[in-house]
Amino acid sequence: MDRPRKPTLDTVASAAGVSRATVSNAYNRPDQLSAALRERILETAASIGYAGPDPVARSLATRHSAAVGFMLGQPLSAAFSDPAVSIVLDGLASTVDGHDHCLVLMPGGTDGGPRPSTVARAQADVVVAYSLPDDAPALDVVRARGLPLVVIDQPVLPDTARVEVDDAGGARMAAAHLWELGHRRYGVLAFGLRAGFLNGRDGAFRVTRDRLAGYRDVVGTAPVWECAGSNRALGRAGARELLALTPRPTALLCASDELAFGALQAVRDLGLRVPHDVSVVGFDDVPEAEHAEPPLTTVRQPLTEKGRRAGELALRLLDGGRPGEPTRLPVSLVERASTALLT
Amino acid sequence: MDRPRKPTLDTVASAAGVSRATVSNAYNRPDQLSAALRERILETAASIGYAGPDPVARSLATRHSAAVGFMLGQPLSAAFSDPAVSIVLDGLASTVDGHDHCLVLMPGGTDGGPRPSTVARAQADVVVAYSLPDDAPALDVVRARGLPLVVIDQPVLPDTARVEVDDAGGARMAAAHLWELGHRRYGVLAFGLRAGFLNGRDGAFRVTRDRLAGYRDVVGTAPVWECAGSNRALGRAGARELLALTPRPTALLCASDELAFGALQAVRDLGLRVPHDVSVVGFDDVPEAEHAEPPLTTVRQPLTEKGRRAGELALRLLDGGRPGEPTRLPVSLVERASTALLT
DNA sequence: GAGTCTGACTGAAGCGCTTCAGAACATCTA
DNA sequence: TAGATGTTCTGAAGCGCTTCAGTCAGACTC
Repeated sequence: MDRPRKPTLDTVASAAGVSRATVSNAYNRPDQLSAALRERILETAASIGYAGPDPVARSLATRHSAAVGFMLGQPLSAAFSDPAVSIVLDGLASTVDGHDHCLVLMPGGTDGGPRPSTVARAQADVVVAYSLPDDAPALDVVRARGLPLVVIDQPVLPDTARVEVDDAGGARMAAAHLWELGHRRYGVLAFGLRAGFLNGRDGAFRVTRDRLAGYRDVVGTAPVWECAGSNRALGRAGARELLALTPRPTALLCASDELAFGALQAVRDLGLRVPHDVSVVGFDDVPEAEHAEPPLTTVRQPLTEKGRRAGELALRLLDGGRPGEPTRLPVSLVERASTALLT
Repeated sequence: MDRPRKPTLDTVASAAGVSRATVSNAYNRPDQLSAALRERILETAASIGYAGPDPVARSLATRHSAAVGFMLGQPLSAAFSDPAVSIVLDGLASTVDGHDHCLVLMPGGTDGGPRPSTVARAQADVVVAYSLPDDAPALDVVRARGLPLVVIDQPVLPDTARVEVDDAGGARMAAAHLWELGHRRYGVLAFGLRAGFLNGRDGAFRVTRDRLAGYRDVVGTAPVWECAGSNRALGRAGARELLALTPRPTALLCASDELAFGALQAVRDLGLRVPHDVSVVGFDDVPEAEHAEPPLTTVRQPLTEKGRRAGELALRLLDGGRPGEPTRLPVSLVERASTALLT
């Protein structure tokens, strides 16, 4: 079934008896030709089944593609299953939405970010990176390609727009809250690339490092379990490790709500109660936090706003704007029922 | 700051003293040149900051772009907030993931599907469409462009791969379950493009039509409220309308779990109890259904599998495969605590 | 009526890459 | 040693489009 070649600008041009440039103008610069001719060209195009200028060829000629790339430090599926990610993406999508731009998601390995080969082939003219490990090769490829870059929750990179929240400050709030409630024995649940106790070792994610630092500022040293990602199952397993320590922590500081949800489950698994036996604090304040059992005390960060700002920055860079100062969004502590006075 | 022009294949070729074709081969067909030369070329490229063949130019020359497009009948943000959508997308992403393909999301207006202009510019060489209205202009554009198409939950289209579930059958199960419990007065909550009672009018979505037909097969005619989308808030508002009818329905058939969650809330709003006063059945069996208050009786459909199959079909079409027979996935009724015998 | 504008359209040079049909040369084969 | 066979590399023709510098005819000015 080798169908006849698809029509191109040339086909239309000769069918309509005009030059190729004129057909191009009919689509892109209506003011460059008479309305009547334009009309005729469009009709001719329709009649021979021409669907308009090919986007790839157009991109090559104009050197931009009206697409915003998105890279994630976790497998792409996290974009849809982890609320903290999907809410950010939601904000990003709604910004990009109004401008005929597509959102190009680059699948990523589990080892921190999309494969370089994927990034090298992705057709986008600005890239938003969310929570990649600091040394993600994907970032190098983006910069090598000379694409403008917006990073969310990541360390400073020259010539790059940035959106972030006060992770350390938020973490301090969480820890201070527990401290005031009388807790002195803590367990910390962080997320990174591999599972295990974090003994002095540093996390791969800037976010994690900052939050840990914030916790430490208040509670001093405490055992830290690093999960190989941020979801309930991993949080549950990690919390078990922490709760198995002697003496058992009376409070769990979790670097994300997803981890905290897992921790709530782990506490229940042991036949203990939250907050009576163990207090749990999360980070993010995803919508579920309010409806958790019990409702989760957590650090709120404006997730939608984060995505939205990133989108705005991306659009600005697309128009040749400069990165400008980093955008820093506020955090706040939301006290709910998962924390209580140490009895 | 007009930086020096970015290096191209040509730049590398002359810097390395070889032909452009050879540089291209160094990247794409290592077997076409000696290892030593290839090595030298790659080094030269690195030294002058060449990041590899430009994806757009490559796509133009090869006429494919290794990208899978995705169109949604709702605003893009629904992809991240509606679990029934995100789970499907998750399945799709994980399939596409292994192949260096990107996922191109096309933002869509609220009026059913991406704008034609967006679709016309999107760079993808196969498109997956999920739950678009039957007459979505976006579909026409895809076909006009001659792109292979995979549809999920949509009516038959010639030359198109299709994934679907037995919506009517599932709806019949849901209705039969309530019927057996003794219910005779029903309210139906459907989703479509606008809000209001559906008097004879047909829904815009095939899925909705089939589910409604399934309900009717069992319960005969019943008042149907169409919500302008599928989320809790709309479900809550719609359920209020249905519960305001006299005589009040004793059972609510909801065309999605999200609507059902809203319905649960609406029942509570009236000071009534589920299932004591009103039974509620959903459709989808998203993970939250199990943890709803009370746990939701619903029709389970394999959402992840749906996305995965769509992904496989897309990849097959990409390789020039034929659409083949539609893939039909099974549904089943999951009985939980939101339905009870009529007292 | 010569000169100047203006609007409508076109020719041709790219955009950066792939790929195919060779060319050039070295290596086997009989 | 002539011919066959490989291997390695190149020239040139596209891929489908945009865009800039013109061309050309007609309208306007003085």
